[in-house]
Parts: sequence; C-alpha cells; structure tokens
Amino acid sequence: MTNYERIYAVVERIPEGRVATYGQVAALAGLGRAARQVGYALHSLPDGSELPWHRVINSRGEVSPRAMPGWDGYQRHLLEEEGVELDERGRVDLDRFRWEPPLPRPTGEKGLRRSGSRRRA
DNA sequence: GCAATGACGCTCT
DNA sequence: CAGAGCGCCATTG
Repeated sequence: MTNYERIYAVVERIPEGRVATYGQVAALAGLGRAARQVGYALHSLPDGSELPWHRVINSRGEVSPRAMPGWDGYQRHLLEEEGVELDERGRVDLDRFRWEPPLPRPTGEKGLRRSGSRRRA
C-alpha cells in the first residue's frame, strides 16, 4: 500500500460541492505535513481517473497553478459545476466550502506547531 | 543510498 | 489578504 492509495482514498471521500486543502488531505492520509506529496500524487494521477482531484486546493483557497496553463481554468470550471463559488481571482471561500473531516484536529494542538519557518521571514 | 524536485504550509512583513 | 522565506517529506533520478 503506497501513500498514494491513502491520498486517493481521502480525496475520494471529499463530498461534492466541498473542497479540501492539500494539508488537510495529507493529515487525513496519515502523511502529516507532507502536503506537497498530495499534490505530487495527484500529478501522477492517470487520465480517466474519477477522483475529485479538482476539490483539492491550497490553504489560500486558490487553485494551484500547474505546468500546463489552462488546466487550472478547467479545475475552476469543475468546482463551479459543483456549486462552489469562485471569486474574481478564482478563489474559494474556505470558510464556507471547506470540507469538514471526520476527525477534526483539536484547537489545543500540542507543541507540534513547528510548521513553517517559525522564524522571522 | 544520496541529491534534486515539487498541484504545499506556516509565519512574519 | 498578498508577498517573501524557510521548512517538511515522499517520490523520482
């Protein structure tokens, strides 16, 4: 069982009309902070795949630009078809469309918050 | 096994 | 919210 399988499994259960962030999917897939691998896995996704990969977006609620221009527009189109509202800049209001995972993280997260540079940029 | 890569995330400015 | 920087981590060469 590769991590891809887990990622796909998580993406597969994203409800229609909802979106999830890469980090969200990564955490649910057990990859933790390997949000990048989620995108990497989706990139390796074969054509004809029925996975709702278009429901996976970045933390800002925006569709991450990929190598092939135009594909991002396609993703936005798919989201609109599902009822997800996109603003002028093609962004999704995560406060309203973010998928609620079955096991939400406790707000009182332990010192595991070492994410990011944690240091002045 | 090591080095490079990448659909990202978080914090600070 | 947007932009800039550094970090994390699995997959690939």
